[in-house]
Amino acid sequence: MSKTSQQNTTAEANGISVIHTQAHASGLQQVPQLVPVSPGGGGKAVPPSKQSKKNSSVDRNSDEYRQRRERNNMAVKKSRLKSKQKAQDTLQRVNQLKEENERLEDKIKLLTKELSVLKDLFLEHAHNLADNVQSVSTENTTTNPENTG
Amino acid sequence: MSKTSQQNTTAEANGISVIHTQAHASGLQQVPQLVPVSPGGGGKAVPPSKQSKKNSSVDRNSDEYRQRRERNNMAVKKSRLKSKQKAQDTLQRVNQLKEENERLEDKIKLLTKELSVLKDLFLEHAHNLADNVQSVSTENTTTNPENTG
DNA sequence: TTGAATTGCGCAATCG
DNA sequence: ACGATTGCGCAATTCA
Repeated sequence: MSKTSQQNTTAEANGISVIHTQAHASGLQQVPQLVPVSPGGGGKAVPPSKQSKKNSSVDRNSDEYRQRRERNNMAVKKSRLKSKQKAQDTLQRVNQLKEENERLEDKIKLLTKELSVLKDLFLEHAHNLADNVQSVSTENTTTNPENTG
Repeated sequence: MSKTSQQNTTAEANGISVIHTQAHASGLQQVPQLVPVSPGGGGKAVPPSKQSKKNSSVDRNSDEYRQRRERNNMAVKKSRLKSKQKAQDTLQRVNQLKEENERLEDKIKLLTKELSVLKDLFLEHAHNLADNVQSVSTENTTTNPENTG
């Protein structure tokens, strides 16, 4: 149950902010400065807004950039929280279903037993019934007033 | 797991938020030199543990570093794959349990109906039985409303 | 102590 | 343009 840290990335309320500047030098292609935002050469992927040459990529110093990033970070957090919650719910659902199934199986067991008893009784009395019915149909006296062995 | 992992370090006490300003590969060139891990501008900002005999920097050029990173990246991938798999299995389990649940309910319905039928039969024949028994017992008993004779 | 496994997090691409 | 997802890498921490 990880207890997430209560990082408040609000750029205002807090006073100091330790900036962890890490250069990500991943195994990607080497780009001197600018980064093509729209790969695949979509040709017209850039809206007719701005296409500053020095801004054909993402300006990390831009205020807007930082804002965008922060928003996204929040969205990511939210999404992951949601995802986690869902997973947890699913696990809970499993337990719930397991319990219910157990309950149902018990009920089945009970019903089966009941049925068995009733059937036995039925068979048992079937003899008597047969006898009785036969006697009655022949207008004869019965032969076993009481016999429940 | 589920250990209240908390990175409450010195900074947090004052409400400082640590912002990882990563310069992703997609934007920067490879860092040619040492990059301080936590250059809060001062150098001694947030020591996660304690003790930093070495410089508070990590040599990203080091072969060992890269190897370490790569290994960890693989481990992360593996772990996440596993996690995903597990989640998927859990979902599958839910469906499986739901199916079984339905099956059990059907069975219960069936058994209940069977039981009902049997009980009805029993009641029905109970009258005959009662009649027969009654007739027979009249030879010995005297509990008759209007058959005193 | 070491290495793998987890976990939290940020970035960027992509989706809706 | 914008939030939601998702793949991926980094670093800290936990496990074994």
